Amino acid sequence: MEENEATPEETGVSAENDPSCYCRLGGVMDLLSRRYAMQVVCVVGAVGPARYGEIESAFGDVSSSTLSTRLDELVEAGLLAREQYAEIPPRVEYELTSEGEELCSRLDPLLRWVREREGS
Amino acid sequence: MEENEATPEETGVSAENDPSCYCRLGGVMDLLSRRYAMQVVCVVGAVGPARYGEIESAFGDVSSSTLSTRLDELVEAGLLAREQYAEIPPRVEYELTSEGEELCSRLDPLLRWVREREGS
DNA sequence: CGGGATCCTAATTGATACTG
DNA sequence: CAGTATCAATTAGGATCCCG
Repeated sequence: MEENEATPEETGVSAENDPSCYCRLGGVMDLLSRRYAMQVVCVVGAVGPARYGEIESAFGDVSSSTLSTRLDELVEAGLLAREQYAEIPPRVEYELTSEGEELCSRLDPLLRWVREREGS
Repeated sequence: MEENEATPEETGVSAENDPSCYCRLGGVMDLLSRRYAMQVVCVVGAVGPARYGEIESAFGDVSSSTLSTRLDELVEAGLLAREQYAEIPPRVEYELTSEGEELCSRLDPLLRWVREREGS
């Protein structure tokens, strides 16, 4: 009880006295910590319904196996929706689910900041 | 010209026609994609000047080598500042640099959303 | 207390080739 | 086009020990 326990209302947005709430984050953080994952979400968010080839070419260099894995994971996590059209040639489109959009709206400021900071 | 090419001003914040700007992001994204990296930034942001032990205990399970590596990387990237006091016992404090605070302000909504989504 | 050094294993990524 | 399968290599993460 010797701590400075200001009420949550007083500490405001940037300081809670339970920092561990940021740490024990499981599945989604692990997913987002994989290569290209955050970028894929934002690219699909920016393009709208995006075909595999579009996504691939947005990243100059990514192996198809890696990108394919990432897309599968995001679909399975309920963040992307995959629609396959029975056409010749085959067409597949990915788009954000509503949860994916929620995520994207939080990722977007981050990626933009990173981009400006890196200069490219 | 058959595309619906609204002007960038009209498409607004969520859709640019250059999605590749999200993809070719280098160093910092690689750093943030490592385990606990984003969480560390937010924990330090939440705690303020944070000692190694505080950070460590916020994550129930993390090996000291991993956390130590992550802290070093964040310091080297200019996102955290490390201050070492020549006392006995030794004391070290980490805090966000101004760039780190910028980052934290963008990470915070993300982590909070993840936390609510996961339920814990 | 706050790590660094070392070693080792698990996990992730990429290259390549091939398919519906 | 939109991937999958397989394999190899890298890398990251964790355990352990120890030091200032």
